[in-house]
Amino acid sequence: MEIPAKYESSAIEKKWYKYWIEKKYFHSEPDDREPYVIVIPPPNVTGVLHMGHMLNNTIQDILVRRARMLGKNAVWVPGTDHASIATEAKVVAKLKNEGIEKNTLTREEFLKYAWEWKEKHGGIILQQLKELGASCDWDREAFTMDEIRSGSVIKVFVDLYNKGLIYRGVRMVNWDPEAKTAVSDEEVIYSEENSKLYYVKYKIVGEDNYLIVATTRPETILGDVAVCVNPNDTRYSGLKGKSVIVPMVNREVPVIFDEYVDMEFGTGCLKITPAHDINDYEIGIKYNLPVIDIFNDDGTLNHSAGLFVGEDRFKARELSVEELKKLDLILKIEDYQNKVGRSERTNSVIEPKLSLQWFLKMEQLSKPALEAVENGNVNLIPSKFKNVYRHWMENVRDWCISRQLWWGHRIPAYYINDTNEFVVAGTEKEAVELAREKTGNKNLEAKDLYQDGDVLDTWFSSWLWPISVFNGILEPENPDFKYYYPTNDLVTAPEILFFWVARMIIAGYEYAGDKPFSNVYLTGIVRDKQRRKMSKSLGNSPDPLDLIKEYGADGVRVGMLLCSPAGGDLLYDNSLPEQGRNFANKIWNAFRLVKSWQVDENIEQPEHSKVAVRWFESKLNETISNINQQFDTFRLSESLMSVYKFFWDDFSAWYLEIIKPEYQKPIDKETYVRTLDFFKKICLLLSPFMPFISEELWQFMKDKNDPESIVIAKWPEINVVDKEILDEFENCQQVVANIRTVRQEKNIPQRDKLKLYVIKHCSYSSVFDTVSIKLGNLEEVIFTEEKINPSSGFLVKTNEYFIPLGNLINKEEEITKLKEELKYTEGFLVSVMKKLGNEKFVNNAPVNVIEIERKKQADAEAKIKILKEQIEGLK
RNA sequence: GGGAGCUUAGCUCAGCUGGUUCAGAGCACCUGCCUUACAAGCAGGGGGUCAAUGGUUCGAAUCCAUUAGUUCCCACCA
Repeated sequence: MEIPAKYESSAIEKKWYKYWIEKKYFHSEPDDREPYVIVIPPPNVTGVLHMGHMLNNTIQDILVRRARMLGKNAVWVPGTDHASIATEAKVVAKLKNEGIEKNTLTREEFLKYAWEWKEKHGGIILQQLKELGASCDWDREAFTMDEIRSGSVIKVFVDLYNKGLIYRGVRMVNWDPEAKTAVSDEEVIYSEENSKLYYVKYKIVGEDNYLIVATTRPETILGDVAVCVNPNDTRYSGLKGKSVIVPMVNREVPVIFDEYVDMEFGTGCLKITPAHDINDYEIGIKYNLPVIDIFNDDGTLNHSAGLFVGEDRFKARELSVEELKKLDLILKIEDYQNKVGRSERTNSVIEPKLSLQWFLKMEQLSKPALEAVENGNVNLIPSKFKNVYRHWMENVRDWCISRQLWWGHRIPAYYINDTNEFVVAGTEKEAVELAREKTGNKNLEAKDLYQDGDVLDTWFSSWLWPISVFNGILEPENPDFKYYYPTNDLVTAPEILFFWVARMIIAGYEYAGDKPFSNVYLTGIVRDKQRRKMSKSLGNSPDPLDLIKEYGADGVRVGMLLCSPAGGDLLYDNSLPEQGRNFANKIWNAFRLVKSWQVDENIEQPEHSKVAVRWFESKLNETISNINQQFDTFRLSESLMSVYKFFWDDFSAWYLEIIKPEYQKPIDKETYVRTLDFFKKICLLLSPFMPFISEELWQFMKDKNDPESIVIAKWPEINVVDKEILDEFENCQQVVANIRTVRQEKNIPQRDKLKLYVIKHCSYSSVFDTVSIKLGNLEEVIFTEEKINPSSGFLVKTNEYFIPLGNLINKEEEITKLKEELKYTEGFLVSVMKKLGNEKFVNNAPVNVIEIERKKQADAEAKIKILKEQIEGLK
């Protein structure tokens, strides 16, 4: 069979993914085996794959593929999130493009458009995951708004309401005027922005004097109901019982006193606008002040404002400033930096706004979830997130779960005859029953009820995800749920630790009586080389699919993982997938080499191959053991690096070089068989990281006893690790490296054979001499008692090696080299002697440590003696 | 304002229980090679007061304290 010289990724990837799907290798059903479960963090249904997804899903795939190879019944459940606010925003924008305004549509009409959009664009991202090689069980795909998931959400809402944990109340919420909905605290991003601080004059009633108030939001003056100063502030002690005139609207409001006011800030006078500032609101309650809400839901001013009605809030700010200037009520304007909250979804400035919302009481619910992470039942990786988690959970606030949107799970509360009386029920029928009970009116019909117009926060469905994907809410006794829950590992970004992870743990204990997962692997954020977050708006994010096309899925996977430890940011650069692609090509070429060999059953296995096989077997086992350990501690980058170095250095640069037959000569059967076996085992180790190329090679190499696909092959077992042979081989590697250096320094071509003389001073195993002969291209290795002069010499441990080179040797150079080494060794000996001469050290240090030092001393002394002799000999 | 973390080679990071894994890896860099698997490669090489200071200890990159720089989380002072 013809094997191409370069690894062609695209065709191979398509071929094997199709094959895996046809063979249903990724599908799982409950059986006797131990389950291994990952649920995907569901991407937005209308989203497209970005670099963060790539990293995240590569990690999940690596974990699930290895678990599958370990013989576990592994399942990775895929799905998408309806992402109510993000999706609704997209649909609104799309309709607007087509000249349709949302507010001209009925709810039903809008939802029809939204579902159409979902059907058309939904799941693109899941298709893209397939290109990455994601081994999800596609038969189990779930959507947060499909029947089972919706039913689960409603059931849970009703249950929490009946438990008294959900309540409806007027609260100051974060209002997104663009999306016209409340958003949760977690969805508000604060950042420093440049603004102005306006010093505004408020006339004191009955005095010809002004009180100066500093504000960043002059437009809210229209909603002022008081001015507040600190009671300890001597500047204002004369103002007791006075009132001031609110500028522009000329409303008379009281001056009140509260220690909340910071005397240092601005003028020490704070204007109170309860409707538009959370702190003002609380002060308003405390002093029983009225609330004047001057904004409409879209951020324009309403009639309560009195002025600038219908203008946008920012326009109103400008107009207010103009007006104040005209009235000569502005003392000064300063540049000022303050923190401005913006909506995560729409980026519009959040408006604190009073509104009637639904809340979930969190304090009681979150207790077991806090406990679980504290006691290690749920393990956060890296563990530094434990602190962050604890801090949040201990200060958790009630969760505002209602959103003024249409796309989502509609709140199952039904108002009776448009009153504020309501019942909460899973279905309309039940609602009618309850309403009849509640009102005593047996004639109540469905038409007398009106369902709450709000939908639930997206996270109110995703917090159930690990349970609901197995239908564990609606049918807690079903075999899937009983078998797969709790899941094992969750892989996600630290940004959603509170949004999602914490709440899933809460829901797990409340609705499944157990944690939702054992380990949470928190990935880093993918950034560019300047450490900027990759984002569409910055245009610094490459398209993952282009990368896959260019570097191959395996190459990209390797690139993503090579330097991204858990919790550490990934500084992306094209050199990463390049390195991955180069690695794939390296593997491919090693394979081409092995595949090109002709086997001759009649030739004996050469000595160098025999020892190479012995060494490599131990090296392989040692490596597997390391990799297992790294997997167990979630050091995935390190485990990949272990495989990488093992393949590149140990296998390609050493093992294959040793056993490689001369050009166009055949190889003996024993070595060939062993080599194929090694190569197959390496493919197994590579398979979780690089599923495509490892499958391709597996198909070439497998024999009739092997599984038909590497996907279902077993992870290699560890056999003996012969420490001694590993050690001896390292000496051999040093000998070879020294020979190579001599060749390079003296310009001796590789094809010229050299003689190597050895004087043994310490343990010397000659089993690897054949290896030195082959790789160093030596004529022979000769043991001697006499130093060889003139020659180029080197030491490995305390054994002396000489390569006689006649007139190529420059005595002075050799002496200088030796003297340098002598000097270093003497210095080293001094430091060791100092330690050993220290009584306290000898008395306190453990025996083995002292022994090590004595060994160092002996070695150094021996080395010094040899070096001195060599220098003498040369003179 | 409250809290947590980080600082080791040019870059990204390991270094887990203080002592043989103790100063490491990959990439980048430098030198020499188109040597019949691979230039997407091979061989060789240089490079770090382990942020600073002090302490504990026979012994500190590692433990403690202080300082500096830096990142993140929480709270949201108009």
